[in-house]
Amino acid sequence: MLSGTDIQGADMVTRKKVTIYDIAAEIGASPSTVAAVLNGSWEARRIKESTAKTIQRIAAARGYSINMQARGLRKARSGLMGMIIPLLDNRFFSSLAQAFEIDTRSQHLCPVVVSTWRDPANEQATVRTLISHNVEALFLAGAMDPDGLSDICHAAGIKHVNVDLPGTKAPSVISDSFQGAVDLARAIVCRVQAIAPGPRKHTIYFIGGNASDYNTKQRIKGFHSHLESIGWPIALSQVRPGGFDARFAEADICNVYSELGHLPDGLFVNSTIAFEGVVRFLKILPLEEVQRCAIGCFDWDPYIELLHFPVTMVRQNVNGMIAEAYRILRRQKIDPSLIIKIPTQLVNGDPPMVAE
Amino acid sequence: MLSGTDIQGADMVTRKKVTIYDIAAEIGASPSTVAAVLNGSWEARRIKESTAKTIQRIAAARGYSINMQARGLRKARSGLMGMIIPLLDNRFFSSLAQAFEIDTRSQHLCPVVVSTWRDPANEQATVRTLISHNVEALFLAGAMDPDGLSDICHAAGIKHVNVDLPGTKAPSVISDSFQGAVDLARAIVCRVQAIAPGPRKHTIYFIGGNASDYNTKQRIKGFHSHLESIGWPIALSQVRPGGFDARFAEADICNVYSELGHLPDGLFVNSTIAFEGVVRFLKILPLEEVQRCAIGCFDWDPYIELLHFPVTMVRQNVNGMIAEAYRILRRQKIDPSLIIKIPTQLVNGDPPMVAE
DNA sequence: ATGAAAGCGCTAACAA
DNA sequence: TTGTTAGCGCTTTCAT
Repeated sequence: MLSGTDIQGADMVTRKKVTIYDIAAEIGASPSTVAAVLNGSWEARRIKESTAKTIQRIAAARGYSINMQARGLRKARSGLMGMIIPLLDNRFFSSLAQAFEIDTRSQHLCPVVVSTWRDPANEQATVRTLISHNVEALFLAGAMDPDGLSDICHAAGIKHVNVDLPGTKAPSVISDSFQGAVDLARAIVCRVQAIAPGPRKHTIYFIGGNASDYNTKQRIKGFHSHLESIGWPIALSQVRPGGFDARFAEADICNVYSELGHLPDGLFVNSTIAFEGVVRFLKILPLEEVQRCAIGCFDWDPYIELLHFPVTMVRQNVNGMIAEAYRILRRQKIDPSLIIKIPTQLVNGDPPMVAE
Repeated sequence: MLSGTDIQGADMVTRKKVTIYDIAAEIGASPSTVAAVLNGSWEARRIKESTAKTIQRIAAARGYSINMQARGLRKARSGLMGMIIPLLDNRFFSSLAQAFEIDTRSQHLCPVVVSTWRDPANEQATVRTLISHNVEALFLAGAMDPDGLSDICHAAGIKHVNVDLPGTKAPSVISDSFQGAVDLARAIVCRVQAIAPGPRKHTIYFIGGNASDYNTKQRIKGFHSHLESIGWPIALSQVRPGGFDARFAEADICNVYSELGHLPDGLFVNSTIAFEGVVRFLKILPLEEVQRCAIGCFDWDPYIELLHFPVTMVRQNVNGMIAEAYRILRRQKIDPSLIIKIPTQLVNGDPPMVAE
């Protein structure tokens, strides 16, 4: 478990950390007195202020810092809060991690965020590791196999919440993908009509994401739902969740273009990563042509606002998700079937120019 | 230190974790035998294979997981590796964190990455927290006050490296900003000449970053160095490190534009965040005008490649930086004045179109 | 107002 | 081949 190529051992002069015993010996007090002073419980223990002051002074001078392993072992707590997440290096997940970090630190806990590469085996191994470190609770974000992880957590008596992707064995906090997709579809339709009022083919394509992914399914449902509600027909070929990969999305939009002979009236792109592929294709077209297509992206990236054509985006409320997850963890009774959906927000690609 | 709004306590049925004593009692063996089996040292301790097998079976059935706090306390190790970083939610830093995470986990250590918001007080508090948790070593990335942190680490005998921003009291691994800037300046000059060969005003502007920031200084030096070497004059007004904020950069490029009455021949933008502001301004200009300006950005973002004008970027080698930092930590003798510069890489904005 | 001592779960001598 | 024991640094009763 511990490092083989010994980093500690490399340094010959690693001085031992000072403990409450060192300080106790130095001033001729008992360890428990020192402990009480150094952990703030000295008022309650009615320790003389002068004693407290000297102890604090010595501790500061010696660079004392409490040993959380010892404290944690004794108190059966760790001060650590764990989170697993698919990737760190991703706009959405890194902002989720950032939100988790802020909330966690505001509770005087130390956040431990580990990425698991959308790999169920990695997820399980990581969860076990975090449990070994006695994390107080666990956030399972975007897990491929949330229920498998719940089993492990339950066996160890570890509280946990699913985030971003729901499970059935622990409460979940996710974005309201369905409603977000409805909103985005509506925005795209509006723009289609604004660009060319009157009768058109009304072909809006859904591109990107994985058909087996929960969120993608919800987004497709929302997409369908809105188009049906306004009576726009949707052929099967209009929905193409070709995967979470820029290249697939690029190939897909390219195919759509050659099938139609032109761009569709509108484009609903699922995720910034798919959007990257789409833009790579759009770049080779004349700008005027692209500007005549109503484009939306389910996800948000500041650079998308800076493209030379407007894109409506859906931004997820990461702070809201984390706050809600913490709220659930604090509840007395935990309902494993609870699924809380956090509303998303529509972000317009060109706010400075037009007011719709 | 530990959570006030008690998350553990909220759950009434938090079963106690099973320990080696539980397992020992169950099969009538001694705790040390169980311990040996469960931490893999049983072959060395010549424990009967059959005993080992039963213990492993029971442990798995009971969902045993080792208590790292107890082990760490005993072995004076934690299995935790710490990193502080300005932000998690940032293209560069999140990829740095990701690289750190991968290297750390490959050593069977658990990464703990905490962001400190470019705030020296926060940095110090965080470092103290991580030391309390007995991290094996510490990566100080982009710290505002690396030497202050080194003092704290030295007092506690904690090995550490500076990353991205150098210090004087511990070894540092940073990008070669000077050389990267020379390369980028050269690329911009090339493009200026390609766009309009022959005599021009040769005005290239440096925009973004903070004049007191180490990396910005190096990049300005590199910028100057290359332009001087080819005999292009630089006025003071051409270098405008107005801060790490998109709005400042936007204002700066706007000012440059009104002073000149047009865009400069070339633009050296320092950081993607400044670049965001620059693009926001460029968006309001006719595309042809922007395309006649040679633009470079010291930093990398995939979306920049997707803009409708070419941008040459400098990409930092985060994997190389982390690998080198680990190499330093493993050394026997640590030289606090060591500064290792990792080469950066030039990324061209429009590889599919032209080959220069 | 302070001290003594037990114990958290594990590892590492040392015994047997 | 396995058991016994001390102790890592802290908290927490219970004494004084």
